[in-house]
Amino acid sequence: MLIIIMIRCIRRDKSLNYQNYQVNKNTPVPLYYQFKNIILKELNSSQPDDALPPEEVFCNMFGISRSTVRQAILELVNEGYLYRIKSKGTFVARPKIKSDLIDLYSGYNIEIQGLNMTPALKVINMEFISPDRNIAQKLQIENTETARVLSILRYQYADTQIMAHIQSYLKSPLCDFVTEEKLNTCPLYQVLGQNDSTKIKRIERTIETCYANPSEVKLMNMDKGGLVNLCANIGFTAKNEPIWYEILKYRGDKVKYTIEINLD
Amino acid sequence: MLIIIMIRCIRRDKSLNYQNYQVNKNTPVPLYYQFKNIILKELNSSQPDDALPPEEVFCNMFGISRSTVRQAILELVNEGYLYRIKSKGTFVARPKIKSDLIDLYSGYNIEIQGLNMTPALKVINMEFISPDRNIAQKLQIENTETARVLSILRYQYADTQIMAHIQSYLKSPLCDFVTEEKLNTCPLYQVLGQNDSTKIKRIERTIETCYANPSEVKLMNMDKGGLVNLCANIGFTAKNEPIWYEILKYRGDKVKYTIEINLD
DNA sequence: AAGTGGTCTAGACCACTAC
DNA sequence: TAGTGGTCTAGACCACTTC
Repeated sequence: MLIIIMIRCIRRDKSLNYQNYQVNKNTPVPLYYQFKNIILKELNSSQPDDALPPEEVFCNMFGISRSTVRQAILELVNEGYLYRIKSKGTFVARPKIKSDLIDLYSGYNIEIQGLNMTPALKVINMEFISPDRNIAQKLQIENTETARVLSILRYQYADTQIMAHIQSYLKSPLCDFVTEEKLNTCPLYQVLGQNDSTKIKRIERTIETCYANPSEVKLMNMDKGGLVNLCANIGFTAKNEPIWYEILKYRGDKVKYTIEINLD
Repeated sequence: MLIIIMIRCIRRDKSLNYQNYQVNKNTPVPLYYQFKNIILKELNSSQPDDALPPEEVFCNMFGISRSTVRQAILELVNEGYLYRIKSKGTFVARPKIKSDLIDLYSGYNIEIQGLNMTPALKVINMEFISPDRNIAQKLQIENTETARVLSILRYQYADTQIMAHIQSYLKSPLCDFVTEEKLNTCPLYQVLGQNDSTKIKRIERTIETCYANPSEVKLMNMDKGGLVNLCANIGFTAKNEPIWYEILKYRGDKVKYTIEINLD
């Protein structure tokens, strides 16, 4: 008596789902980019380790070439959405853990304890200054005498309490377009991202722990001898040119933060 | 009287340098990879913002196709060695600042103050345990009752002084091949990198500052009420599966560390 | 008008995996 | 043996920059 049950037939063929989409060859939007977004949408209804259709199937399905398919898929692999095993296939990666308050670019990606507090960032002072030796070294400025940097002091609040003290230095005249008005509407990294030549591509960050000094204790309304986490960021452009140096001091007792590190 | 000096002729044509190299089409080493290494070598004798020869010149020079040239160059752009401007060309980026003691993978990438001390990492204890709720959550373990994790306690020394206290948890049985012997010869990330399925692709890191508790004060021989930096790492594979959870406590008074963050 | 990088096609051969 | 991703070729058209 034949009782083999065709379990494989019950499994949904994932490749069918993609037939609800198509690419438009008459827009300026690149084909690989359209196709990439199609995969991203479909990932929402996928499970980790689900197999994607092989490259050739995608080629036929959308009428695009294998290179175009590969460009989209390889970018998604780089971004952690998919993984590939040679001779086996392309598979869905587990979703990333996302922390709510992470903001890798901004330099003030702190997680404020207690969910009911409203974070706010306020510009306290902005002025052009001559860089001291430390700033000049960090920003790789050679002509210290004539060079100027834009100095920005900001406070990070949670409700009315000051949680952090942020001192930034931006290379001038490259970053002169940064104004207080712009900083009040969007984060510094976004303002810098408005120009290709000032877009931040990489950050080097140093972290140290120290005791707060008396003025910081007073400013942040902390207990005497309170902890301060000192975080120094240097932001680099695509040219690997440092244009942004930032020193962040935040209350060690109330603040922690999360970083995502991608390895190659 | 004609006194225009042809300054442009004095500039060395960089493309000539590349003619000292060639690729070998009869090795199993991919052409794009050979070509990439040729560029990397040539970068040593280049200045930031120097222009590279255009893609087509490379094609003719090495007898390889444009896609192969592009694959090499685009990887170098991703790695921060080059930058490209559309319609203008490919240029040398400024060299990255490299800190000596950075070790992104290892989780104990600390910079020990005072250069004359010898760092050492020692395994104190290794055993299989049942994960508690926190560990299970971090490693996305569902079946808490039957699951096991490999618990590893290590101390980081500078000379004879303990600088950090490192507690790691590895998913079992995937990571059972990690032995004390292997940990004594190379860093944990390298041991995990020996298998494709346990290779770490991404790390999520949380940093907090706190006071040392009495046993830590004693262990690390610190002043009472000493600062401890608490650093929690979760390591993910290409599948985005968390397999490595590590809690690092290090002396806030003696240790700082540096992180490199790449943005997309 | 010439040069450059961005996108895209239609093929090809290979090594490795699974059956 | 068939299927898969990895590598590679030889073209093509485009938008944008520079002259």
